[in-house]
Amino acid sequence: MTVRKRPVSNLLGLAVLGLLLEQPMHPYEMAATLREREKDASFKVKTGSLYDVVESLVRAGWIAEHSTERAGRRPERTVYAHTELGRKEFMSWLDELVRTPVKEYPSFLAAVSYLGALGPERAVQALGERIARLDEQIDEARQAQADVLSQHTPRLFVIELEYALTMAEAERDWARQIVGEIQNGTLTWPELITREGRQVWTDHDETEGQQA
Amino acid sequence: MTVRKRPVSNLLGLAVLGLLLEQPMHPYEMAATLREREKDASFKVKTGSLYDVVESLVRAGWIAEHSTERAGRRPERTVYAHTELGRKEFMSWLDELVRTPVKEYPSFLAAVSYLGALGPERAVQALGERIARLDEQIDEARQAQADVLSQHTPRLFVIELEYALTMAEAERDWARQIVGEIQNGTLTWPELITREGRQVWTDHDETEGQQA
DNA sequence: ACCCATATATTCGGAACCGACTATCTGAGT
DNA sequence: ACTCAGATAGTCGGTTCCGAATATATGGGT
Repeated sequence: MTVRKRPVSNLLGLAVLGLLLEQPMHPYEMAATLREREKDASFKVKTGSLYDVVESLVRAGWIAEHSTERAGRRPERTVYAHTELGRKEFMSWLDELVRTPVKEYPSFLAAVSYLGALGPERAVQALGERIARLDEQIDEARQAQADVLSQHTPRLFVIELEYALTMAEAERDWARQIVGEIQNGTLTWPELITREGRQVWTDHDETEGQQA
Repeated sequence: MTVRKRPVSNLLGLAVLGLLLEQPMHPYEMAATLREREKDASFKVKTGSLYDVVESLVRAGWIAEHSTERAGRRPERTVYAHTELGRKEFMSWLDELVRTPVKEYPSFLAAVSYLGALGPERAVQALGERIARLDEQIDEARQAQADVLSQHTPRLFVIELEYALTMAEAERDWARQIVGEIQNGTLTWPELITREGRQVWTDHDETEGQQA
């Protein structure tokens, strides 16, 4: 069973398919609808990409041109609809995305990988600011969530907001913990010494070890 | 104070700078070193991108050609070193990455945004499998971490593994909670009805509301 | 009447990204 | 001696991605 690569990798394609499953639409309306529903927090909605993605979905036969209309002398609009294949592929794509964890490379992971280079004081400073900003964003997100729910939107339709909140809180809590550990000396900076023209780090309880 | 856009957006550039701060290197050695140190879990190390990134760092004046050597008849190697500007920019880039949360678009967030489309049974199935896979990956990561630490590597140098572990656990726990809520009826699927040719969802305690 | 900010709707060129390829060298195993 | 997998080192071309530009319509304010 070769897992034939998906013809569209951009996740925006999933959103497009999801929308067309409800009703035919032209690209601009897709973008507008995604923004209305706050799905632009989950999908990177860039007009440039949107038209490219729609084109490749057409090439793949997952969606098809439904009609073209023109209102006044504005640019012509092409309305698309999903195909039967598209409906099936949407389900299987979605299923796979939920089932299979994918290795991703968030920028904070990269940054933390070099946290040592900042030195303890500057690391505490920077992490402190991140924590403050995350706190703000968490408050705002909670507010936005409450607003949506108060308008009778079923919780299931905004469940991703709960996920995003949970993850933001986890990150904030981790950062707080690290700040604590730096301050109380649980997480220490190895002494930097230079030997033979290259940098080598010593651990205080180290006798002869060294890292490449 | 205009925040002049950084000339290199690829985070691999941060890793390159970090390595060159230690000693001059040629690109292939950078990739090898990053893999040895398990930093390829934090940075997407693709040879193609690596050479592009190095080139743009040179254009930006953050690194510079140091020398070129040739061993036998193998392709010539170009060794690079950081510049003084590069050292400063590395620090400020790193500082900013730690300080400032960036909106990112992980694929699971996208998937969860359409969780409703799977229906309750299939959602539980798929989430269940994700949980199992995350459990495996968490075990492996913990093992890898223990291995590195047992070799006298200072904890600070692999602190990103702790971050990654924390986040993976948070995701797994959230998924577990959602599975629980679906199963005990706390998280429900609104009934789907069709009106006027488009799909409309009704909430069971809803009297006249409807969602666009 | 007129202005212009915002909404409507899409196109395009250049940058970024990366899979696949080239080519040589080394060393373990037979 | 010979082979072949894996390491060494880098190039190249085709997508993919997206910022910026284009062009028209609408509506609120003076």
